[in-house]
Amino acid sequence: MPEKSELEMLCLEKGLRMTGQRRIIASVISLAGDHPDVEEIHKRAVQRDNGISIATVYRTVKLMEEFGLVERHEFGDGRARFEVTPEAHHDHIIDVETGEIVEFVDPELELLQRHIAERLGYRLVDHRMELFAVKITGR
Amino acid sequence: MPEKSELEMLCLEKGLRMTGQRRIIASVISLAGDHPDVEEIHKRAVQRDNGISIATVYRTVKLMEEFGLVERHEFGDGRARFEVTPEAHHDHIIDVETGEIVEFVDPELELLQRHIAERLGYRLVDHRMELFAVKITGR
DNA sequence: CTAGCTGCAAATTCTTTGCTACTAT
DNA sequence: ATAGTAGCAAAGAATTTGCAGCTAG
Repeated sequence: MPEKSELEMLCLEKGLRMTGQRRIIASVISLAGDHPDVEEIHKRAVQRDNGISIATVYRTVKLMEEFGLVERHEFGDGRARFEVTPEAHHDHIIDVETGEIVEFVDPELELLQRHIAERLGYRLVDHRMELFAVKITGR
Repeated sequence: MPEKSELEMLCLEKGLRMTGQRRIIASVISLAGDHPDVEEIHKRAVQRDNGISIATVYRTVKLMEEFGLVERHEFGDGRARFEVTPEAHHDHIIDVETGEIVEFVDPELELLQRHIAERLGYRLVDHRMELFAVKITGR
């Protein structure tokens, strides 16, 4: 048996029942450097077990999301995209020309968001931010 | 004929053909103080002309969005919500308990976002940010 | 007049779910 | 053992679209 993926171990910690399908799906998400959608996760999973159904992928990512193990993003293209919940929160820049996604953290930004909310009488519980941008070409 | 809504005038400026249905839909969006989704816009439009189909609402908001007259938002509940494109850009705080949406502008935030993008080699073309929060009760 | 719009229903796309057989624990 | 899971196909929800008749300009 191949070694456990990071996400599989997180699932075990939460006491989730680990089926063969879930192991593969967990591994696919763990190894993904990008932010794959369900169809893409399914495509990669099927390469390792051609019997996995897309319904199982949907059920699995939903389950993992409910346990806080993966994060769901909606980048505006209509389908949900996933990544292992990062240790440190980060936001995304989407290159509108290439679709490439860059992650970043900015503590100043996080602080400012909290302040804005407080100024309006709210306590921030979550936020979502995406920057849409184009690469600056060196002239 | 009732007077023209703000959004209807914007449509005319763009040279859009103004049908009865479009006038009503424009007016509904113009007068909405909230951020109605297509179903809600349709519901309000039907009160003034019970023949308007929801397909027309979909087509109309899409058209107006393509002309930059309305803005589409996805607040994470699966359906798109609309508002007349504001003069000055603003972001949203969503009260996760009540669903209430508060608009705000923060120049400092806008600036910071541009800086973050530039720092990573990008030129910001757009952004989306929603703060999810709960009202601070006075103890 | 005629390009463009509308209503209707069928089609798409993404996601969820009922059911029966199967499997992790 | 047995509660939870997988596959399949059908159901849903939001949105789009083909078509034939209607309408703004």
